[in-house]
Amino acid sequence: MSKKQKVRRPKPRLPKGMRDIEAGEIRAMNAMLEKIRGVYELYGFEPLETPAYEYSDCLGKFLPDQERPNAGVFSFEEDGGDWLSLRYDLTAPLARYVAAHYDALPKPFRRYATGSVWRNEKPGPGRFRQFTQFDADTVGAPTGAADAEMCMMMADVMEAVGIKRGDYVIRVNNRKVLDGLMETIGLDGEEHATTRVNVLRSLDKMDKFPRDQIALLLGKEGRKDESGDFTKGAGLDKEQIATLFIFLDNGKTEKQNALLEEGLGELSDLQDLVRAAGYEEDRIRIDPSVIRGLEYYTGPVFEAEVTFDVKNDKGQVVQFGSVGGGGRYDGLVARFKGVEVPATGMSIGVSRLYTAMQMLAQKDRPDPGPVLVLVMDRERLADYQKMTKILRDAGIRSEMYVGSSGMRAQMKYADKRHAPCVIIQGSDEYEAGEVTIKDLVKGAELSKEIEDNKDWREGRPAQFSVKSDELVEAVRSVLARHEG
RNA sequence: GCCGCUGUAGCUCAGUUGGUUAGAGCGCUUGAUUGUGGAUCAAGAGGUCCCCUGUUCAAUUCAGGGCAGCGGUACCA
Repeated sequence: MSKKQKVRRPKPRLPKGMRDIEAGEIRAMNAMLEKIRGVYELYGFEPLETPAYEYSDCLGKFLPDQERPNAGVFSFEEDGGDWLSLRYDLTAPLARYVAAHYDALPKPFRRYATGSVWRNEKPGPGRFRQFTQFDADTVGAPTGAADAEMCMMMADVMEAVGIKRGDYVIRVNNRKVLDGLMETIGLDGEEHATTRVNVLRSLDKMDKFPRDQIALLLGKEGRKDESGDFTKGAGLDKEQIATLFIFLDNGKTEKQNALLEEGLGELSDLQDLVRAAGYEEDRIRIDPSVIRGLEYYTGPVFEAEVTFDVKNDKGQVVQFGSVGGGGRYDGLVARFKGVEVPATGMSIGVSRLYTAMQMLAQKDRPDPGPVLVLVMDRERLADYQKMTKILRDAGIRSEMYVGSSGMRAQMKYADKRHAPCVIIQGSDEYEAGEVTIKDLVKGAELSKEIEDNKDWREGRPAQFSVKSDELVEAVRSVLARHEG
């Protein structure tokens, strides 16, 4: 075949920000999801599923806009002209659901939900365009008890998935505290709205950059990053910056402010509640530097963070940051109903939590694959199929080789599948009414000592033969060897 | 979005001072070693040298412009 006649083949590439997830991770992830679900159920939350996409106007303000049509969300237009968007979180669909069924729902309404969400933004290290969230929310509960419960449940989730006490912390703040604090340095009123946002954004980076860099962002100079890109400063003077830092360090300020007092009062009440339930400062901690999303939180906000050292590929210790968070959002359902419906909730970034767990657990050996029945004699496929069926009936995960290659390739296949053992019945065994079971795990250990190929192959290590009707028993004994 | 770096085989990368059949290691497929995972040996598959335009007799190589990937930064419901 000449090169000119070659067809142009598609490249097997993944869309930007997407990834394939393989067997080991899926199993571990499912196990983790079950544990989280268990905690939510224990607290009395009910499952709810909503679709992957919604009408764009129902999801909120992140619509395809004129300047950047695809910023933020993935959207497409229906034949009728309606715009649809893939959900970017699980809270917006909840708000739609609650508004639609408001009269019929018990109030407070408590639900949990999990699934993929999509965000059309630049992927980064450990950040993808499709990822899984696992949320729980309480709608119609204005009390601090609902917020306190969220914090406690978040702590319980961390421990349920195997992160030990002391390896995580739930940090809690209140948006009113931050807003009040800003009033004390003269940033109240509409005319300072932009500055307020910029200040919050700068403070949100406290765990990312050192203090002097934050000061640059807050002040008039601005900050230049490693690549030479420049971020404008928020424009505060030295005194204002000092006041902020003092408060963040000590939780105190000399200046009086009604909103600040209210926020601090709510935090104090929340602390009393969780302490009464036995959650001490090693688990749930008041921290005035917690910021979270700027748009919709109206009261308490909290963040779950892992506190153990996490190392990157190069072995450097990196800030892993938050694996979940939440807060009170009293305005979200109001978009549909016109009246404020108080709500509070939490969201767990499942992939990030999983990654954190992996870091903690180190890598263990791959999950064992199925037992493989080799096809030695093509004429006797039916016999091999029958053996496989017998193993399956006995509850042993197994498969017959369905490829077309020889024994060597079948062994390689078994190896790649992490098969614990293979079943061999060639003509010798068949005539003797026997089957041979080869223990691949043991064989792999022995193979480290191979010196001569001939001896190795003739010696046929780590295998034994039994009568055909003892197959199941023999396989079980091999599997039992390698359990745990 | 902004800044920087990088684009040659599935992966990691050589190489071509511009010239005819573009290479290695690893991986993959098939086979040999009487029916056995490692090792060895043999054969094989796999490339628009990121794309476009320009310069040139000739561009994977030089120039300009794109695009993509990675990293930083911004945004983050």
